[in-house]
Amino acid sequence: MSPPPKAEGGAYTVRAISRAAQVLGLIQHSSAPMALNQVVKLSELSKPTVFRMLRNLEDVGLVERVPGTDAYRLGLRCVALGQAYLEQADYRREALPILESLRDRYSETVHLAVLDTELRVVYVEKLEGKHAVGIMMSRVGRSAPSYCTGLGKALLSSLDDDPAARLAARGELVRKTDNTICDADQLRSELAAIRARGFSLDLEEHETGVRCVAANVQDASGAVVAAISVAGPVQRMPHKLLTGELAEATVAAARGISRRLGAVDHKAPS
Amino acid sequence: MSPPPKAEGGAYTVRAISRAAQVLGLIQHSSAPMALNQVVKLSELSKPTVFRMLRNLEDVGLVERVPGTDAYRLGLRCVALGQAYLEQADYRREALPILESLRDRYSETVHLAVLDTELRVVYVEKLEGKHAVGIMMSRVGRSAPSYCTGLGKALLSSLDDDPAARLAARGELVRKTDNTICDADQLRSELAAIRARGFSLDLEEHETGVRCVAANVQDASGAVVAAISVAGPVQRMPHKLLTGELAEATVAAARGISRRLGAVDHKAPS
DNA sequence: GTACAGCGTTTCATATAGCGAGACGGAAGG
DNA sequence: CCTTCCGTCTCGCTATATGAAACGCTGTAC
Repeated sequence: MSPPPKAEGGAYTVRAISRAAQVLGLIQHSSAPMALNQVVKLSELSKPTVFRMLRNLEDVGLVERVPGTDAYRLGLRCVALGQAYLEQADYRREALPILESLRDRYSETVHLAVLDTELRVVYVEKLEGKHAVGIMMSRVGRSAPSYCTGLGKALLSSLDDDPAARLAARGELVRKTDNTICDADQLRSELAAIRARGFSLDLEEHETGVRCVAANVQDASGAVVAAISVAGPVQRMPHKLLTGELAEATVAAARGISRRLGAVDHKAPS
Repeated sequence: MSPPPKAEGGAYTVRAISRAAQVLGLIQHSSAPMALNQVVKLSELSKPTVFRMLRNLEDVGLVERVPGTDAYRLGLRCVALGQAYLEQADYRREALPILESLRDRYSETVHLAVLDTELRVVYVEKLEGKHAVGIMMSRVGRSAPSYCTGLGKALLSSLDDDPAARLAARGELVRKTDNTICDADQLRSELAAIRARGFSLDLEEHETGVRCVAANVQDASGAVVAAISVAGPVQRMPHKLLTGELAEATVAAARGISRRLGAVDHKAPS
């Protein structure tokens, strides 16, 4: 009879899991460890509930209490899970050698990324330009907006539904630089252009001074599973190079990875 | 009347969370994506339960279905969580510059690691030496046994309860190389020696051909929160260097990190 | 072509597991 | 000293997650 409990999100619901995930998110996005009460307030759950939940999450290693205090932060298990994901990702495994040779050829930073459910770009691999800094999750795992990055626009261009509209509706087309595309129609035609030419450009649309080329990677079923990019400072990235040799190399690399994943080379759309 | 539901693990229990974590673990440790039924069998839960759980985990991004199939694997959110942990870890942030200079000085591989609840070493940072040697299989997020690694023994030596006994009781003192310490008593005295001299050695006890020195990092409260190590191939790691200059440099670096974390320099034990 | 086996999905009645109001004790602060 | 704020614990209720069983689908065997 009382307030119809808001039918939350997905079709199948195991309340405890949704709630736990919500709390995990709170802790994940907090810059400092959180006390019980903070979590309680932000989550709008009852104190005993959160208490039990955090203790359980602690038991399974997803959170830990910073010793001495009652503050909670993410647990070690998160790192293990992240690493496990990266090791299991077939597209990443197949991409690595090709990305390396791409990086070595141009000495610029190379990225591998996918799209998450929120239409954000998540970096899955990053090979730094100059020095072989290592294959750690240095910036890997971070996300960036899709509409203003080369990787993001490439990935968006592979979607069937109208992602420009969705982003616009959510008010996410925020200006980042002078060149950012902040208009849904403009973005839509940009995506069409990308589909037509087979690669995507970022002309200082996200960060001033940074340009990049990106291209999509497909799996055996022809679905786009990831994108790769080569990025560098604008001085070393003249239009001619970017849209010429570099674009070709990037597209070729992407195609090479796709082939490794079992994609047939045909360019045939569905 | 039926089986007295085994009072699982921790004191506080939110069954759904424990179960979800268990299932996550299954998927995490599986080399290939798992079908529903596989998870059902391995988890000994009922089919509908696992079904709903996986769908929920999918909703929150911890798990994803590989497109086209009904197979589940870890989700992108795992990477984000792992990265968030690494960014939040103060000890890692403070350690990085010092680790870098250590790596640059000796051109050997440098590690930062912590102990998990199972008494295993989890690598949190790894800076490759000059020649990215393929021999060492360490990786950020990966874990290794503690009793036969430099980092592990250093961390174990900081524990109050008798970790040697616990490991022995669990039958984990497995021989890895000719030099592995597989005996509880021997391990116990090794740990005592480490405590006495302030650093730990790994003389090809984990991987043949690899030696290392490690030292502990303390926080403001004096508790050991992590350990660092310098590792390299046996040819470049003669005893004299290892126990001399390199040990000193490692201890100094560890102490430097501790100081950054607010530790007072006193060597005073509690 | 029909029967079968295995899978993911759905239903539904049930008991139980998770819930939250509130009480408790200890610590910090005025 | 009294007050406040926090983490922890109790307990009775009911909404919740649960699993047996049924369903429909797909691929395989016969």
